[in-house]
Amino acid sequence: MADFDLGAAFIPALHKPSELLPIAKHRESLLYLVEASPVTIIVGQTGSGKSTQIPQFLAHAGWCANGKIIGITQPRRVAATTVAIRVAEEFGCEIGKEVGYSIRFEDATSENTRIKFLTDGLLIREALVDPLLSRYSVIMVDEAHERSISSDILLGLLKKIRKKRPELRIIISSATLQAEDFRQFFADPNEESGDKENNDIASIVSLEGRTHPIDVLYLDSPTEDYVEKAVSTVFDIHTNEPKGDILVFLTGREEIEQAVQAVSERSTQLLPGSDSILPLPLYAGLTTEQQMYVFEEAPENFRKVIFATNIAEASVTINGIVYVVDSGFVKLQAYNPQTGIESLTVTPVSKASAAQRAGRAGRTKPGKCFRLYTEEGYHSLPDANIPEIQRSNLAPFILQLKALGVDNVLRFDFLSPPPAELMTRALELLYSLGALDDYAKLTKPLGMRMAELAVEPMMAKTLLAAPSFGCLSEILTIAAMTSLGGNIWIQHEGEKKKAESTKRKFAAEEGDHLTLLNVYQAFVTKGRKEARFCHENLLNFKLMARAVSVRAQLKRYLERFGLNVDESLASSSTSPANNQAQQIQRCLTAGYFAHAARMQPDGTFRNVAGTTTLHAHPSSIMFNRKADWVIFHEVMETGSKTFIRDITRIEKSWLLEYAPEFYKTG
DNA sequence: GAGCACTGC
Repeated sequence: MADFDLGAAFIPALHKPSELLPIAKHRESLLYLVEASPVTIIVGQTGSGKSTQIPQFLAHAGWCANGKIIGITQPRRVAATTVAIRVAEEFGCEIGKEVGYSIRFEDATSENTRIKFLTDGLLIREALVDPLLSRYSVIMVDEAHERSISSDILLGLLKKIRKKRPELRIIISSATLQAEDFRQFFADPNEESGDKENNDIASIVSLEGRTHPIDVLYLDSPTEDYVEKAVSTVFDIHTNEPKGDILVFLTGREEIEQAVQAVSERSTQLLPGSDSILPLPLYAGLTTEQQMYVFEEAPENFRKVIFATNIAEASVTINGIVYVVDSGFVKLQAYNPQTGIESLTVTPVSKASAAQRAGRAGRTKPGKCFRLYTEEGYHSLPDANIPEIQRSNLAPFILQLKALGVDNVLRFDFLSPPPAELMTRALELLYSLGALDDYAKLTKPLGMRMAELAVEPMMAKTLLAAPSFGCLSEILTIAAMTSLGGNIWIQHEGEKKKAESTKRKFAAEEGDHLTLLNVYQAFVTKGRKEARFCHENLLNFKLMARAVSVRAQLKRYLERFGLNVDESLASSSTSPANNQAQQIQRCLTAGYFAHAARMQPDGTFRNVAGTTTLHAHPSSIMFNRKADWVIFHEVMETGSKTFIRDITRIEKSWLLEYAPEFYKTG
């Protein structure tokens, strides 16, 4: 590398990844291993073909005899569908025939389906109906190294199921060298007394990938400002390195917009006649249309530079990347069991993440990865991230385990046991909602139904309480809208005023929940569920369409429980009468009493215990309005402030009315 | 005055 004008320069890594080979030659040995050992752990890089080839090997080797199915779980919906479509092509069938997939809202399987791709969360759901997963002869848990809560819980369940179904074959696929942890988990010598047979339960096999070599370079001294360093590194690559697009990993929207702007401004200083730079942002908050630009080829004489969050680490693959710039940081979610507050903080990446990021450079030809930290810094990184199950609110998962018949969740065999406080907090919340009884047993029908509903426990409770408040149809809509996990409003540069006035059209005096109800009602009536309505009202069409699906699914559940959903009121009016609004507010209190707060004279909120200062999130209707007592959907700490989102006014007396146990004094 | 990424028959 030539001159570096900002102090720190890059030096080559001491170790280089080795050259890699394809999977086909391992076919026989793989089949032998699966036949011989109940659990097979496959270590293979991206491009090794494990997800697409292994299911086909197994199908051709007779693992689908007697109507049995090979199931392959993926942590993400897109992966489940795209891999299934690829395998169907190679297998020579239409998707949904012998090869199919199943994800929430979309079932592309049939009686003939023998190879089935599905999300790991969905397979856990299947266990509610078929506890031994008896339709499957083989279950392959793909991307297990990502350690999502669902795949961790699934592995615990599979370990249990295996004891009752010794013929079941389990394959765990992992891209990094965490294989030994998985092997030990299944071998567990304490489990079955004495016999040394346990060592033969799980075998490890390593596959070579078909990725190209990647040169890894480190800074010779640490940088104070990785955003600035990322920008200068981009220009350095641009002026010194051959053609090829650049992928830069930063932590969030703010940094990304800052970097994109800095590149645009500085690229005017490039020598006349030389190639220019096309900077593009990529993060989950962008609409699908805005995200599509990163997949398009750059115009002639332009080098494409993508500034991305972690979305580009595993979820999104962009072709043509030759250079990766890794800031070394990521925003990670954590959960404080003492306060029940989630936080989102910038954290150093793990070695596993750093390897995954670097690997994004070598997909089409040999590449280079510029790490914005020293080689010493790299060695001080943790091997892997803390598993999600050890830093999340566990209430929804405890509920699921209970429904699956795991009564003693404290003794459930977790791959990584969550801290005791997380378990206690979850159990306490479920008890206060009435999902668990005094003996921590799932209540019937309330707790069982809450477990079956695909929304978080507090909203599940709200839904099941709604018939007694006469507002089930409205709460259904509110449940769907609040569980979307994203902002329904689209942000446009310099259109703040327009955005505010558009939002005001739907605003409800009572707060955000009724505002969301108004938005949905307008979308399905006046807007006829069309994209045009969303465009005119600065709404995210993808999310609104999703709300329609979620609502329909929740409605089907409730009808199965024998609860009648009367839609007559909902469709006749976009602004419910006062009395109806109050019923909705009361009903929300019955589910969200644990999320209550009171506004202080200075406009901030305090929780009931008086221990935490909360701020209305700027996206809330209550951001600059006066209120007294409120309940909120969500609380999250970012930077130095703790924000509450989706806020609705309530009366203090309702808290005592609907949660006397929780709020009893002395 | 602002949130990483996923997900549930």
